[in-house]
Amino acid sequence: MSEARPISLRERQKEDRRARITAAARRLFVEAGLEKITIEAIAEIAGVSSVTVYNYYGTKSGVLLALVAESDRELLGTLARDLIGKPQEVVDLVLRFFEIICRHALDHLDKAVWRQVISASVSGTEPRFGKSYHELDNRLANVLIREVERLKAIGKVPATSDATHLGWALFNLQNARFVEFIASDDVHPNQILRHLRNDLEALMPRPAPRD
Amino acid sequence: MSEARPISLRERQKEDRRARITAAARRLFVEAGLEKITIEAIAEIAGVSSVTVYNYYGTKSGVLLALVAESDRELLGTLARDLIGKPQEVVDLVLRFFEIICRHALDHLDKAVWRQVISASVSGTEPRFGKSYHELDNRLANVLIREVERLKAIGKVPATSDATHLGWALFNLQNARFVEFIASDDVHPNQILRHLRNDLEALMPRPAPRD
DNA sequence: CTAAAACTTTTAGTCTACAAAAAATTTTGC
DNA sequence: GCAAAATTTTTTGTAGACTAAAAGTTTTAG
Repeated sequence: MSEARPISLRERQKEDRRARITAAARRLFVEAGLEKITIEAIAEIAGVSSVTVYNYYGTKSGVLLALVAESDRELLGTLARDLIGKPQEVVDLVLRFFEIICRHALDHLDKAVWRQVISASVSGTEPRFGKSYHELDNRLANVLIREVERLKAIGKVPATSDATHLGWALFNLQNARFVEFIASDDVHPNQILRHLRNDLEALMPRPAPRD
Repeated sequence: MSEARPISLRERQKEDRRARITAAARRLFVEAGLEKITIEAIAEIAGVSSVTVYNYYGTKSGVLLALVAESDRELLGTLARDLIGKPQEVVDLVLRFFEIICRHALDHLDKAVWRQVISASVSGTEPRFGKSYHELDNRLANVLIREVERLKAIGKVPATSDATHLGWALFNLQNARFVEFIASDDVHPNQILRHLRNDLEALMPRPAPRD
């Protein structure tokens, strides 16, 4: 077969093991929730020793972080495809942004698992975790900020508002609602979407439209 | 001595132990951070057995929750004293609210400990924790909402904005910044206060004042 | 083909949260 | 005072995260 690549067998095996570990972890986490799952169990399903899992990911949270990072790349792609350039109003922009993120989150992991993600991102126990998660937040916020800039250019945002500041404020706002969404299994996406719409309309009362 | 109270000796002893446990926990948590401290250590300093700590508070997070609940009551009092009725502008209201909360937080616990609090409140591992913390949030948000209502009554809030929705949005906004404040030991209160001011001014550009 | 390098696995062990039950102590109602 | 009730402590034990080091295996360079 055509393998004249500079990728050694060793590297490929490592990739393979990594993939097997994250796949096993995703499956088990979603099936039973992070705390119910032991590293041993992940290792067994992945077909490696538990020590290998530790060598690769350091801690259980480390494995979780890898899952989040994976789903991340995809989310940015989805946003580029389904959001960028489309909305023509600020409220609409934030609502769509939020909707895409919620849908994406549930597609990839469980609410119970996301709770652990958010929890770990702020706990400070795993400094690497917090840092990585924060970087994701930055990338997401930047998507929103650039869209706000676009809307400002076409006059949909008051000239007196700084686009970056507004972008961050809107990001934080929707993020608060995202956490609320994740926090309870009983909250329905539409319900929370309404909350967010209420937030936005209370903060930015739309000027009376003229026919 | 004048003790014709219905309070039995037993109850008082229990109160005493409780107080000793929370005091020991506060001291140790602030000294070394939640994860470094074992229940044994708390029990030893409090002069009880570790099993008693479990009987009283269930888990280590349970002890933490008790600390938060304590500081809570005080915070509501402080808000009533130093905030309610004072600010005459929305931006000012939120900024003061935020400042009081930040100061109060640092007066009582460490950033590292607050990280654990926030982390536990969302992790879902200790359902009681999440619920209690959420109730505090509600009480705090209500303070803000009532102040927004007051400002609306004197025309400082557009009549088209719903006071409850606006209050919640503002609360969520400042809470996001609070989490950011807590998340890193390097963030200075004034720095984060500036961020929050930027948020507010971008969202609610003040109408040109007339002389 | 072989020796060295690079990994992984095995093994053995530490630490801490948390549980359950037996034992000891203390308070209280009388 | 004393028996009963309540509660704490002691004891014993489990489980799982995480670590260090020895042993074994596989890849790779020459």
